[in-house]
Amino acid sequence: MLLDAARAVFEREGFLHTRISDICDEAKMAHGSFYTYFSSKEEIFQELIDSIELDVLTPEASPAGADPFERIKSANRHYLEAVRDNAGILALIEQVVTFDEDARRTRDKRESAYAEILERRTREYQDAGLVDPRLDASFAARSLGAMVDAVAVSMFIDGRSADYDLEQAAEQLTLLWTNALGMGPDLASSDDRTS
Amino acid sequence: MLLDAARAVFEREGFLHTRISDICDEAKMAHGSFYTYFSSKEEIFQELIDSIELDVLTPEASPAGADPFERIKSANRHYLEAVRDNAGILALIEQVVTFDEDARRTRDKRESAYAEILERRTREYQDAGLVDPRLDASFAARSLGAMVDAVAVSMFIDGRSADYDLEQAAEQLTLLWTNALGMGPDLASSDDRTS
Amino acid sequence: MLLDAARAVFEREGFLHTRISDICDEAKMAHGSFYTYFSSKEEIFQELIDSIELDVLTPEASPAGADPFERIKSANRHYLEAVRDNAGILALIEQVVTFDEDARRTRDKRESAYAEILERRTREYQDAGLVDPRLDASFAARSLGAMVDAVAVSMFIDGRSADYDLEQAAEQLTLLWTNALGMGPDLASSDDRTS
Amino acid sequence: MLLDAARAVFEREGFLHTRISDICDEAKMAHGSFYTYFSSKEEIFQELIDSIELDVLTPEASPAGADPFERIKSANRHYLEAVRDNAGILALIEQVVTFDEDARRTRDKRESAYAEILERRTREYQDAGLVDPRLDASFAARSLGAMVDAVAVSMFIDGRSADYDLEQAAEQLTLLWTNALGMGPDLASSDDRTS
DNA sequence: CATGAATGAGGTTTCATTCAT
DNA sequence: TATGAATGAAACCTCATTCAT
Repeated sequence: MLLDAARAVFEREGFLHTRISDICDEAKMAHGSFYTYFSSKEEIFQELIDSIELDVLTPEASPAGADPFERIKSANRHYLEAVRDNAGILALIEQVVTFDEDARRTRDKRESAYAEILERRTREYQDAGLVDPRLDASFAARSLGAMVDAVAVSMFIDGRSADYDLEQAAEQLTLLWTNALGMGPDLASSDDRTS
Repeated sequence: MLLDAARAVFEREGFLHTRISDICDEAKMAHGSFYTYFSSKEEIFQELIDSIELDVLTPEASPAGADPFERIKSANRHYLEAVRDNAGILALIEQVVTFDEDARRTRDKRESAYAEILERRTREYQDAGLVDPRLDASFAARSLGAMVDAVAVSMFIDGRSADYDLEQAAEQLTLLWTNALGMGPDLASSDDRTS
Repeated sequence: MLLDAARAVFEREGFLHTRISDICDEAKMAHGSFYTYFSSKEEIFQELIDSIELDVLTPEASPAGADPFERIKSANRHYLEAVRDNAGILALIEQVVTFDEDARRTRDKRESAYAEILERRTREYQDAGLVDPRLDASFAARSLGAMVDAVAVSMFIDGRSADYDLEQAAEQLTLLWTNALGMGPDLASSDDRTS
Repeated sequence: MLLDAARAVFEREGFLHTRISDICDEAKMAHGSFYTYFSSKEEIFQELIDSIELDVLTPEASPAGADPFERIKSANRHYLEAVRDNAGILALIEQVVTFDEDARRTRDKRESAYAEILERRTREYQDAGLVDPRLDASFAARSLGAMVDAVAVSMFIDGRSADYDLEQAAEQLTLLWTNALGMGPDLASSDDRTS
């Protein structure tokens, strides 16, 4: 199938170096047949990410009731895993958004959706008095989300930061995250303090 | 001059859409003259960023003795300003690193240099007992640096987060940063607590 | 067909003056189509001579039993005819071997094969006591073969020696050849001498 | 000096691969200066061979009185040496005559002059009854000259026939030559036979 | 609907040649 | 005369796209 072939070739060669004929070769299809289904490389790429992105980087349903540190850590671990498991397609997206407006909009929309969830949760914590009141919940959520994303990209797409394993990274990121929101010390010592 | 023309056209059109003849047109030169100085679009790009990156994103000499919050905030403001003032070339670099190994190495080298400075400072604070001991100084510094970078890119290159001005962003990022390191509450209330 | 067109244009213009677009024009094909079949002018040239040289300058099956003079003369006549009938392609080859290693190797291989046949026959004659024992059969065969080739080239490719027709040339060359090997007098007068 | 530089570069790179700028670089001259002296690559090549060819392949003054075999052998040895010592420029000429009419005419003129000398000597021998009367002196002289030339080219320009040294080659070629003319057996044994 | 040969626009690259200094 | 940067014609090559079968 063309979409599968496209994904394989795109991930192997990058969007730019992929020729339409490469995709057809991979799919064992005549070159001309491509145009029966898609009208350009951009279009098949768009359909590709539309078909894939659905199940990537959508935050898991929050295990309600869990303690906030574990809940956030779980989300962070999930994010790191998702990036690790989809490194190929995500690298591809990073390439394409640098010159394709449509791809950029698609990515921005997805990021916004994710950021809104983070923002909502953060606001809930803040309303509950658990978050540093000087922080803007929206800005903080987006910034910390961007931090986790940047670390994930660095680890699994750029192949840097090979010194840390995923679990350590999730732990450290969650420490930074909760500390940043002002939840850190409280989480760790709330019981002690009340005592 | 060709480098100036290249920068102008690259920033206007992006690396990919730029033809060598566009650069020559911009420089009011014959197409063939390009090859007197450079042998490919990649090469002129490399020389371009080599000539520019020197004064971008190099952290200012730290105003020693200043209180940590202000020092970090100053660095963050400086970073945001640098990204704002060099948005064009930085967007360009983000594009090129997705398919050009040389450009990627150059960028990685610059990022590493910057990260090492952050790491060193963070370690100093940690050694002074000002930083959450559970944090890995290197990981934390790189993660927070990545956060600031991601926010800067989002604001000035992707053109999102238009809701915040630079000063607010610097303030919020620094709050997140210092909180994340465990310096926030201490800085603000260390005297209060000991009382 | 491209190979036919290439041959026509090469013979008309020479290898160097032939542009790929000339070949396509001759074949009434779009310029880009050339690269569907060949990747360079050198490659189509190589395929051209591979496809043609098979039936040129391969010595005819020796009419065994014939008297040596007639046998050699027949071979020489055949060689002259082959050069005359393939003057265009042979001139082309002479041009290309001066700068293309692959073409040179192909030519050398063909010449070697031909030389070996001459050498074998010469050695047979020498073993039969018909050839001047002071001669090195290999050297003599190659030298005399080169002589015939040089005369053929001179007559039919360089267009010199227009004073002689092919039959006269074959006769004279064979006289020189048989004399040179020391077969001449014997052949002509062996009966006389024994008488 | 430009001619010297041209010769060096031509011999190193071949005529075709030599750029005018290469010659100027070799001569440590500005590219534009070339046109003060020559108007094209062809022209400097023509002047180059005009200046050189004078002393190459002009047969040595015949050591009169010497016995014919030694005289011919001496000429053949001289020819082989000349080709050996001028392999570079001769290879160059072989290349250029395949596409440059002027160069071809120059070469043909030189060859003709040489052939005429051979022809004259041959005719003298024939008039003296030393040469097979069935042979056409002109054709024979040119053919045998071509044979020696072809062997010389093969040995010193194409780099083949590495099995023979120059002296052996001269000896064998002279044997073939004198045999071919019908002088061989007579030379060696004419006195013996008549006795 | 599938095929794949053919197309040709759109770019790159070379280098002989000019010309202002 | 010497210089060498600039020129631009003339080739090369790629690949998205078409279309007759």
